Amino acid sequence: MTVVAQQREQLRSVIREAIAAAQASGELTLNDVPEIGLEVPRETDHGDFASNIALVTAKSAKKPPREVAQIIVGHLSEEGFIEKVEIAGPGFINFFLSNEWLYNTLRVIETQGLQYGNSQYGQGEKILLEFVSANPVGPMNVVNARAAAVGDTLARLFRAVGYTVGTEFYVNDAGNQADVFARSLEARYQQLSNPDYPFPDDGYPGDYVAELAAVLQNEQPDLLELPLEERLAFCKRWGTDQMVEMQKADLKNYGVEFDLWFRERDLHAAGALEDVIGYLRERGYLFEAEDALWFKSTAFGDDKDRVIVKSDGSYTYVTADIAYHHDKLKRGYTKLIDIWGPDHHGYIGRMVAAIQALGYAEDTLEVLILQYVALLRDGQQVKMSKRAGEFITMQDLVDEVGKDAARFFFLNRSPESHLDFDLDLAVEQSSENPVFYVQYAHARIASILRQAGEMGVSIPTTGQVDLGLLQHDSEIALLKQLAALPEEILMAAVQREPHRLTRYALDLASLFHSFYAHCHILGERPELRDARLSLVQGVQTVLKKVLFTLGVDAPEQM
RNA sequence: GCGCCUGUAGCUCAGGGGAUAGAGCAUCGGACUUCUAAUCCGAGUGCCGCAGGUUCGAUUCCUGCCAGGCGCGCCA
Repeated sequence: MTVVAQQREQLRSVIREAIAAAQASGELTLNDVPEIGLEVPRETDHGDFASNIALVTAKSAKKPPREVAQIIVGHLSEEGFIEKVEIAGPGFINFFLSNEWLYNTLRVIETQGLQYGNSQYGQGEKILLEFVSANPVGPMNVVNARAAAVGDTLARLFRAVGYTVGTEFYVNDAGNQADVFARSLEARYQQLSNPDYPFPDDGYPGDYVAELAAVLQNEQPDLLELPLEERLAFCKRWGTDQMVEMQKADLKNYGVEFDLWFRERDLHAAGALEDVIGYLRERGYLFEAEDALWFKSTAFGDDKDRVIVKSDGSYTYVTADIAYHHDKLKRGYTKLIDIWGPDHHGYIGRMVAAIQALGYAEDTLEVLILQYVALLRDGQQVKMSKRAGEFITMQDLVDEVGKDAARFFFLNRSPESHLDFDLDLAVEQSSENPVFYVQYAHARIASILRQAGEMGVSIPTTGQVDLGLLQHDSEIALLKQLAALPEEILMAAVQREPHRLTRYALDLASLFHSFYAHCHILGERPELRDARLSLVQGVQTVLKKVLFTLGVDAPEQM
């Protein structure tokens, strides 16, 4: 249990006893006592913890909230850890506690290190997180970059709260787009020896296809001797493999590594589509109409039924995707989370239907939809056009602003919000740039610890110092923020809201910079100096932990 | 037409059934013989899109409307 949770439980039982005593004395008559809410107020004036119990129970007590609060407070037992109790506003009971629990936070951080903030909340559940899954026919875009940042940090959050997590990138290397890509590549190859060779109307125009063709010619100079069909098959396999390797490298450079790159073609090769069709047929969810085979997804709330096998005998995209999700479930995952772009939201209904048709609960599949990203330069939206070749790829973005800024900016917004990405701000090396602001806090602490070493001051453990010397407002505020980390991590994971963490990091950095301006460390008398060194070390550990979870570097100096 | 997302300070965005709605930027004014001034301190700013409803209490929940973005294929 976390320090905050422990403190909350302790207070809760004191309140519960007070209510019981008040009831016994006849001053309070409640039909039932609800769960006692205790929040950590934003305003320090409102104490360490505040309860709205009097507001909630006022109705059943048939008394005004403030009067209920007065009665409860009157029956609170004397406790050493409670310094002051106030009734405020419409009837809140505010508790001011002694600082001991805050000092204890520092001891816990020291013991747990980078494990601090972790929990066992998700134990027993296996989550499969699928994200990015960009087609292996071209470079990744900025929405892919957003998905990569959000997915990767969610995976780190899930692991932190005890889930078993697998991350996967689904490679659509068997569909129409892969065929178009193969024809494009083949045409570029032909053009190397015959510049007039026609390029397909629907082909991919990017230069990368021609560059790839040159590599291919080097590796396979005799390719044109193969019959057309074999040649295209080779281009498809080899070309998509090349693209996957590029995507892998780009993502690694971005701090994202997947547990598994799942190939659609492997599903086809293993007969998984036929298998899942057979399975759905047995269960009575398929029917034939208009020369095609349909999945009766409307039986599970989808808008319309979906074609599974087209009239020409080929499969649709959804067929392979159903087989893929079936495969995930057969591998023992209890929860599937997919992160998709905004253009796929209409796809949710059919996939959720498919999951149910396969015999799983509706909420087994959860789909997170990201919204679009607009890039701003000089305050103007950067216009992108694939056709005109004006297109900023994920790699362009990372080259321009760096991995840390890119990830932090994407994670700094709630995932379902449209995002304006300010390219000028992202490269700015000042406090205006939030990622620098946070990293600087970490580097500043590293610098203090380095200088302490140079001065011959050894870094103390919490057991060697008098933490009670930490009394300054800025020190108390820092300690409270450190104590809040475990609940922040849990909430960010449970609500799938990684932006809570960037916010937390910014707040912590801000509190540290303020502390730094108000409190000196190395020049102080040894007792105070050591207590502050302990504090600063705790802050550094937590900053490192949060930055790691965001996938952002924690520099020792800047 | 139906569906999803968004609408909060000049700008970019948090928040969320309750206490005086927050942060950064921008604007203005201060602080460096002192551990990194890549920092800190102080000041002003709000029909929380509009209209109803539920509630002791709504910016938050519900309904309708308005505005912006996106989606509704035997494409992926």
